[in-house]
Amino acid sequence: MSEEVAAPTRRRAGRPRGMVLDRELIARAALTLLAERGYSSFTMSALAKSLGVSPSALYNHVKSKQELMQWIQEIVMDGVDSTVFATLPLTEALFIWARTYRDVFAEHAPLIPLIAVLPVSDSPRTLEMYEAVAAGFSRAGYSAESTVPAIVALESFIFGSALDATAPLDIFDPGQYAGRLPEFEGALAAQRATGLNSADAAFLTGLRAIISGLLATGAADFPE
Amino acid sequence: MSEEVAAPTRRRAGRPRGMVLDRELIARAALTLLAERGYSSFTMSALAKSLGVSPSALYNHVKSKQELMQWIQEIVMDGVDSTVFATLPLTEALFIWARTYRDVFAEHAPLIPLIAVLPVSDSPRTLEMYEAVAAGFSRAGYSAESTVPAIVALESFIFGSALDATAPLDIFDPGQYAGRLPEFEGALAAQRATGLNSADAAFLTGLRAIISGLLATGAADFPE
DNA sequence: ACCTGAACACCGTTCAAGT
DNA sequence: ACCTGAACACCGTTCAAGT
Repeated sequence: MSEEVAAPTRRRAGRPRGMVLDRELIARAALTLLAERGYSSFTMSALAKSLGVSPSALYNHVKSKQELMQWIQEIVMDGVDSTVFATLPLTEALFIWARTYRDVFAEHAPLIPLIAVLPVSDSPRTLEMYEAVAAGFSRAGYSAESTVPAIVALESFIFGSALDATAPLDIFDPGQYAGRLPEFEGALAAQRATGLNSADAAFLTGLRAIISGLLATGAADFPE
Repeated sequence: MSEEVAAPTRRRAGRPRGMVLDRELIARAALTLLAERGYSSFTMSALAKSLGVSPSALYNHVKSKQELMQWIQEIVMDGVDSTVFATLPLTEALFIWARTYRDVFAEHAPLIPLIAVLPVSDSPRTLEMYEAVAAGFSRAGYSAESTVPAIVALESFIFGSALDATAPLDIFDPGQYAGRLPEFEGALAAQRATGLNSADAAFLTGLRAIISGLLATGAADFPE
């Protein structure tokens, strides 16, 4: 419930004595605000208010809202565990990496269309992650020319699954069309009977499938 | 180059003699405008202008821009080929279906975050598609309780891949970090040497992997 | 019922004025 | 250099007035 962070008395125009804002402070306030109120109400104005500052002040530190979103993406990326490739067999490492990746971006779904198109050179942490994943594939003897396609395919699945994780639980309710879709409704009932969350079941099923499919076709051998 | 569709003379306020707009006309104009100018300049104002009408006139026919986007989604969905499940073996049908699905939404990437969250009962064509795909799985003897997770997993991969297909070609250029990422840059060079488009290679690699992985684990038997 | 035109409540962003 | 406050150029949407 942090409406304002500081500034009990109103600041006059003109350069303040000490620096009021910096990149670290802005990014931190943005993440707090996002956690509390979500992306739909995340505006430059709301962010400025939470910092006790006028909206235009932000533009002394960040070029645009788009750039601010890139700062956030970079921080969020830190939640993805890519240390596992150094210690675990490739299959297990991919599972853990993919799960953290999907979970982290399910909380930040609006960043996904951005990332998918953002040059990786704008995001050092993304590059570090790629290096770790590529090393994992390499160590498992995976074909070098298939490594990038495999990583991109996994990421596509992860981003799509993160979007799917934000869907309402009753998204598949056929509503007024109930009774007219025998095959689909049968499958739906069978899935529901398992008691598993649909999005989670889909993610785990798909992740197992894509990982085993990738490793079955592209790996030279599996010393692990 | 169709700035205005009709209305050579300016219309006065008040109800016109014949109906000027309807759902069909609005949706068609929206698609034309999107094809010509893309989503970034797709505003209610621009759409109204292309119809020779004032922006507020649109609200007599559509509740919100969001609803209009749903009309468009419904039309775009028509480009997905789900007839193949009635005639081809499941594996081949899934390949064709997935490719048309991804291609169609690569052209309409901004719809993806919308669809991922839209109740299927709002989209009859999506439901018909699910029925066709579910029938394909069923006919191949696929486990009923695994069918919905399999479809959702495939869709997640398809949506992610459609987003990826909109990325710039040089998205993986390490820029100033060149030389510091030996494994990743090696993999990148190997992939580049194949001469294949990176997004397409990833999609085909991933699609093969996920389909074979799904059918290997969930199918009772394969009569095909 | 269905149009126009003015108005509303926002956005992100720019910029002169102030220290 | 770095703030405020006013202003700009948009958004989507509402609504009274008109036929």
